[in-house]
Amino acid sequence: MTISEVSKKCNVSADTLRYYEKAGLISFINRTPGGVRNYTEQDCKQIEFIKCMRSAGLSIEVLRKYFELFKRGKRTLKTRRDLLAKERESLRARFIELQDTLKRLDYKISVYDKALKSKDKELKF
Amino acid sequence: MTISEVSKKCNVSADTLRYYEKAGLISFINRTPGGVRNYTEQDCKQIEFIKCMRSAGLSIEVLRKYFELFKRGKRTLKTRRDLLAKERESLRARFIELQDTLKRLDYKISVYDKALKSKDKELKF
DNA sequence: ATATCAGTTGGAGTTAACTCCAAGTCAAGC
DNA sequence: GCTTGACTTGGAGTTAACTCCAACTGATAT
Repeated sequence: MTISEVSKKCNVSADTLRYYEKAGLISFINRTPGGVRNYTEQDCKQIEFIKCMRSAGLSIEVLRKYFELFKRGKRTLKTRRDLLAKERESLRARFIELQDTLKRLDYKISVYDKALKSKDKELKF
Repeated sequence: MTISEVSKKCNVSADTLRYYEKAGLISFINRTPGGVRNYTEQDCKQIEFIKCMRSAGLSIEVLRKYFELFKRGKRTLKTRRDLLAKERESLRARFIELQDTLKRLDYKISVYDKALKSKDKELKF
């Protein structure tokens, strides 16, 4: 697959794909004799993984470290596991926080709805 | 309250408080005759609200618009309600997404745990 | 009166994560 | 052989949200 095909398929811009490669999130992408990137299905799966983790808030730096450990082979299995577990914990925290904020927003909107029914009300903020 | 007191109380740096003011997220902070900001309890509540919304991912720009509508008075009640409702929807979407990512991480970590038990296993990424 | 300290301002600097650009290369179609 | 279009690179530019800084001021303690 060319970079533009992967870009469409994964919904990630070609620039971002090249950026991820430079940043160490993807390595060893095959090239055609002419030097053009030739992505495999496996590469796509990895890109989807990166995309998913990025959208959840994992930083480029954390992902870079993860894939760097990968390159060092099997003996880093435990370290990688622990890295993921640590990220999971902070995601969990953000999840709870988001849940609370959603509740707060729900409440605030209900207050607005009340104010809108009974004319002449205003809120503090 | 002085800016440093509010900073401690709300766990927001003084620079950030001044930045929020410049950005239009807080207005009409009282000043002492000498020109020093003097925050009220009400100001703190608003700052807590901003902090909460910011940490959930609402942009400065959205909050700026919200408080700008506020300054225009009661007739913007409906607009403000709708603005909040719209933000709520995108938070909900991010919430679901985060939930899925958490599941995916849980699964991946379980795969790691299996690989760690049975020696000699390696993953694709 | 002077030193200290917390506060003030406008504006510059930082960081993460892209995003864009110019100049060049390569393969395919005419 | 030439044009076209997709690809390549290194590096510059952008954006959001702070964060820091220098130069100044006003209140308080000695």
